[in-house]
Amino acid sequence: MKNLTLKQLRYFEALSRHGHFGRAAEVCSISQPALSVQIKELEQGLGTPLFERGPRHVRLTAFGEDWALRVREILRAVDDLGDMARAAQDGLSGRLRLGVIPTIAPYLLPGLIAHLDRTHAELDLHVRETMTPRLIEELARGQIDAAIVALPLNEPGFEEVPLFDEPLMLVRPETEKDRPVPTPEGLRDLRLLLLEEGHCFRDQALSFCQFGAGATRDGLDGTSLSTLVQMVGSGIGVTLIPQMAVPVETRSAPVCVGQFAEPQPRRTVGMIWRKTNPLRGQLRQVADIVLEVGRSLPR
Amino acid sequence: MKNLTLKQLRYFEALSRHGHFGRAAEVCSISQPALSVQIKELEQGLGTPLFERGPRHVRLTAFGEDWALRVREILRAVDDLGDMARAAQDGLSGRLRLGVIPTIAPYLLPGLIAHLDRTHAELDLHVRETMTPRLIEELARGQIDAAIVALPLNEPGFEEVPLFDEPLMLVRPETEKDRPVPTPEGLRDLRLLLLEEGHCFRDQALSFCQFGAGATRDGLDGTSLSTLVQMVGSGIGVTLIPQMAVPVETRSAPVCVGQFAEPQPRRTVGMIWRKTNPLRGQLRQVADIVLEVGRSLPR
DNA sequence: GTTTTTCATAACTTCAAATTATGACAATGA
DNA sequence: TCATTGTCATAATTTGAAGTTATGAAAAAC
Repeated sequence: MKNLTLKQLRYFEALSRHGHFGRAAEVCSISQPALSVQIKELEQGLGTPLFERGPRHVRLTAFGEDWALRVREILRAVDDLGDMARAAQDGLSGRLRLGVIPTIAPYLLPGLIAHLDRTHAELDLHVRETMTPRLIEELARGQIDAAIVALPLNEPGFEEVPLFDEPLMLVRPETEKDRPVPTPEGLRDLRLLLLEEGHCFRDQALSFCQFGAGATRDGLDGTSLSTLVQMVGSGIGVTLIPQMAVPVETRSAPVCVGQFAEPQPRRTVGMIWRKTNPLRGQLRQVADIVLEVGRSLPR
Repeated sequence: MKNLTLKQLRYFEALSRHGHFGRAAEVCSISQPALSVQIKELEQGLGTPLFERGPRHVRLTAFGEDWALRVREILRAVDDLGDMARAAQDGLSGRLRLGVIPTIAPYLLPGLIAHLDRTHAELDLHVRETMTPRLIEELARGQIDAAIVALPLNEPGFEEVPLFDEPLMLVRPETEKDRPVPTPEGLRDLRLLLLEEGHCFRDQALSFCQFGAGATRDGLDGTSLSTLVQMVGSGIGVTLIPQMAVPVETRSAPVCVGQFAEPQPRRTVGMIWRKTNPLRGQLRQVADIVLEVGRSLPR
């Protein structure tokens, strides 16, 4: 196994994830035969098959699975090597791939992008908006450099930097403006509209209302905070949104916003990245900027 | 930094260690210009110099130093990939590079090699004999797979397996056969012959005699246990040798062997390897065999 | 000032790794 | 059942990266 190449490892990794020679080859920007040959040479060099070619699927062998784990680590480390050069010439520049969860992105990003444009024009910011578990996965894989999420997560291997926290606000139809803000228990008797499964914000809201695992909830699920607020506006129920969403979301619907009594529900917004990411110096700078932007959001 | 290759990393590593293009190229089995070009491309790809070319030396830049640390880790991990295939088809086979310290090698190896030849002819055993610190270094670098040394070492990242322990014996001129074996304190008044600096066995012997750091010792240093025993035989002084060395070393010199009173000085012989070495399954098997061979040594 | 050491550059060569074209084989569907 | 489709392997050819030898340039050593 003297003439192993990084290309082969990259091809292997692609094939292991796609389970299909054609598609993996496309991802690698090479032809399918080229991939076939390289995989074959890899297997010959090792003396063991890595894939099990079925008529309708290509799957990793048991050994291949073990191998893939190490290969992914290596590829990540190699990609980090490239980033180190940028990290060395510190100052924010180059490509930076940032993931943001959907309940933060629309409110924080406009300010963040404007700020970065003004102060760090050299920075080539790529933003990816998706939910927390996906972001964690992409961070681990090195597909993004950092993510802005709700903390804490306690993922091993990741550095978490809490930035600021903010209360969750109650959104009711405007007609209920003068009625008192209910307690968490009182909330349970209202029709509570929440984001669909998978959003961490949904879980934060649920935990405030202390819905147990088994408790049924008479509510509807929306795909975005914006949708939820519109639904509230049409009198279907009530919902919770984070404070940063208030100015944007409550402008265009007949709703009113209420603050809960202490202890208020809150969420902590922060950044995470892989502990070993060589860009961590840069990322700390970005975190400072995110904090600044977060603090200056309209209340 | 998309077209980084493993070859480049290997060349980089070689150059970083030799500090000389010509010699590094030779180690890599390529011509000097080939190495020059690859290093240049590496530096161009990164946009940062990795080496500082002085008129009489090639040294890593500060950034290069950081880089080298990661590169070495990567290369080690890559080399491990190859070993995994062998590890998978368990059973002892293929190349196994074993380091042994000089105060164990001559006594244990004949039996070990004979045993392995008999029971595992498939195994291609390479033995390297040198002192502990060097072995540790080579283990870390992946140049050897395991080492037989005196424990404990407590090196982070290494797995230590104690195998057996044995007493250290006193070797005196034959003429002193009937005199009582001295105590550790009594030893200090004799001319004690020891191995030269660097041998861990020297330190074990010294610690038994409780020579402090500052204490001067009226002794001579030898380069091997064999030399020491010959010197004892010619009446120059006394020495300590491990029990396993007794049959071999005391045969050809007019010396006598004495056992100390309890608490006897002892040393523990064991094996170590990198915790992440994929061959650890195989190495455990080898350890069992070493134990067996060790136990069956003539007393 | 000549020689030596050492790295860089240039011109040419070689071989690994692409490409395109095609084959084999099983599953799918009329 | 037999053509059709999807999918991976093989073959022939081309391309280009990485190697070689030859040589240059610059500083150090004698």
